[in-house]
Amino acid sequence: MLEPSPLDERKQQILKAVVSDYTVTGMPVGSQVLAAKYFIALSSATIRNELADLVGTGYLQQPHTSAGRIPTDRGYRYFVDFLMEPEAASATVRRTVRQEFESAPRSVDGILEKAAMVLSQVTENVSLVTAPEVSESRIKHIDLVSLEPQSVLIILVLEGNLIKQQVVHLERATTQEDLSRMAAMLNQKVKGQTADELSSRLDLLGPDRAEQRRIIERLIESITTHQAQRQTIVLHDGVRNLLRHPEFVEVGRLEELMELLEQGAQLASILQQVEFEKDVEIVIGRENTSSGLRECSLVLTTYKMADRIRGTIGVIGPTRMHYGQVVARVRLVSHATSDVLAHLGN
Amino acid sequence: MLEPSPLDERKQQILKAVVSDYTVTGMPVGSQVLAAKYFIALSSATIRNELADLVGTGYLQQPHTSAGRIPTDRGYRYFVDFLMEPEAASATVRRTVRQEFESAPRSVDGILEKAAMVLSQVTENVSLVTAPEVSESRIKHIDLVSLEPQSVLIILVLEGNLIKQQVVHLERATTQEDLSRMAAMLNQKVKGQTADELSSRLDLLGPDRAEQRRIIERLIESITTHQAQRQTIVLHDGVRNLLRHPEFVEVGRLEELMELLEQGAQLASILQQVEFEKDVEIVIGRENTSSGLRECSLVLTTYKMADRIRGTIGVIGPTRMHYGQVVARVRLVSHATSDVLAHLGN
DNA sequence: ATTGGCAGTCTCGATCACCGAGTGCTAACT
DNA sequence: AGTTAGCACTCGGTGATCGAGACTGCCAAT
Repeated sequence: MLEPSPLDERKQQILKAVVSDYTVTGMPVGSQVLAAKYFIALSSATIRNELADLVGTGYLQQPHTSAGRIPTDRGYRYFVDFLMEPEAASATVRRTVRQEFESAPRSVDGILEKAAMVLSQVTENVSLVTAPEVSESRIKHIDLVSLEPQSVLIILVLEGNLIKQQVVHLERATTQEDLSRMAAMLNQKVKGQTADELSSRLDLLGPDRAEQRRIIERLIESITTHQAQRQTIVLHDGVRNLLRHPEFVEVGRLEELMELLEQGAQLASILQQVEFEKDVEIVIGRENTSSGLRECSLVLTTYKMADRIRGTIGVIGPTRMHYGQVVARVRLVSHATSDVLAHLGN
Repeated sequence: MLEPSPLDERKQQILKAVVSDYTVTGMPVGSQVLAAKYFIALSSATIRNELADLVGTGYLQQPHTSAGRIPTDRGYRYFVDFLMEPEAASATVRRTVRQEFESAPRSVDGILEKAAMVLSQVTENVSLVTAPEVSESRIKHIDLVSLEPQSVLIILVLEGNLIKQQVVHLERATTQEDLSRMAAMLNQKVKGQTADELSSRLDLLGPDRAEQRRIIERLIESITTHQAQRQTIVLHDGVRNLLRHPEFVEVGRLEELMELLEQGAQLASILQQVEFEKDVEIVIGRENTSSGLRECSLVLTTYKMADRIRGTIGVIGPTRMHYGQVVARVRLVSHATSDVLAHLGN
């Protein structure tokens, strides 16, 4: 493979034509179809020469000697970086998305589930949605419920009606009355702070009753560590769509992918690396670190819940996907999700 | 197909041998292997005669003329009803289950997720777990959080640390202080009741302040209707296991199944029909009402959370499964789940 | 630089023959 | 009557062969 020499105009057009045609038909593209459908002014022989060059520079490949050309990962990369034309989501799709979100439950979880559902539907791929990063989310309300004498259920209501719960065991028995008092106090002190800020504000609590203070320290410590080590949950939907793609007729490919989807941890770390500033991020084929994604592409972006609180949303599909359309629809659903979340109450 | 004439002892043994061998090898079973492996005293010709009878009565079928026999749905049914021998879960499996549950989070959702995970793992099939029916669950704690002036978040803590949340919109603005007072009152009055009982106890609230009472009515109404229409959530895990079974090499079969799993509603109605009294319920192939399950079997049972509160747990796999083993393991995980839930605090 | 022509390569599908597994049937045997 | 050996027959699976078709790469002409 030679160095990534810059492509002249005609090579770019040919690469673009190959990618476009291949994503639609799924068949390797030959010089004759290219000449007939896209380059009537040129002969197939000329195109053959150009194709040979594109193979030499690593943008295209041939499945076998007497077949047409298909894009390599590098070809797709060049396509999405330089050749892909912006596409707007169709009115039909926009209507679908709007209608689906209208029927969504008024809770963060419900909305995210709906987002995963509708995104997989309109892109015909597997959708991925991470819950928003809560460590930076402001606390609206704390509630303490006594389960057993030494066992307390902590309920945190965060921005956007996000509810986090956890059980903590205390060294000594505490009544519901005590807990309610502590909750009331905590609510006054910590309201509007992020979980991260909690620990640093501990001293603001005042040194009144040492015992109570120790319990509160214990609770806050539990909250912060819990938030920190909490693994990101990745919702997904639409595996059924993937089964319709011809690249998955052999189930071997699917097996690795399903493992990735069902265990989630590895996916979570990938999705967390999506940068908030970027618009839409595309990872193609072997650019993925996971071997299960060797022949898949990711199209990812972020949605916004409150000012600094974001999550990742996107799709995973075969490298041979209609990138322009998928990008447009991922963006559409991301914006719609942000909108709905914004109106959820703060 | 003739009527289901009762099978004599030898026919039963042959049917049993066919099912056993077929579930292991996946290959149609011929008269010669049967004679060699299971019936050394008999000649293959004799077995051929018996096999022909079993085909005639509908317990076996031949994929084609010169192939061995495989069980029909009826054959499997007879097997699980009369021939299947009780199998105990191996020590290894029991240890796996125990260890997995030890690392489970101390919340109902977490435990159920873990149950789904471990069940799919030990049965190598897709696991199904429904959340427990909450309509009969007792309320331990009610919390009201003001989101916006006219918007209230209701948090219900039910038996077993089960947390239900919902947003209600009120006709007039209400402060957090008012809500806290109402919550305190509600907690005194409704503690220990089921959501169903709530509406009938409304009159116990006393006629003190009409306005406040109206709000409370509104809240309770919202709680009860919400609980009633809430669709059962069905967790599943282990689709990756299914891909390893040879019956799913052609993805067409899988597609219908995935649709069923991902939409959930139809599955929920199936799972809700599992009777609590029964031990383990098995539904084989076309006995299923869903066309997507034509070639699958369900092995289902219930787990217990509190006295009357139960959920369904089980697996879905190809009709050709090792029923004895799967039944044992479903039962094992069900009991383990019940145990862990019982120790969760009440 | 482009093009027409042409020989060469490779896949895919159809056809065919063959092997082997397994059956059903009949006649003999206990 | 039930059981068995023997045998002819059926049928799916495998592998080989062959031709058609699709493209290519290369070369010589434009």
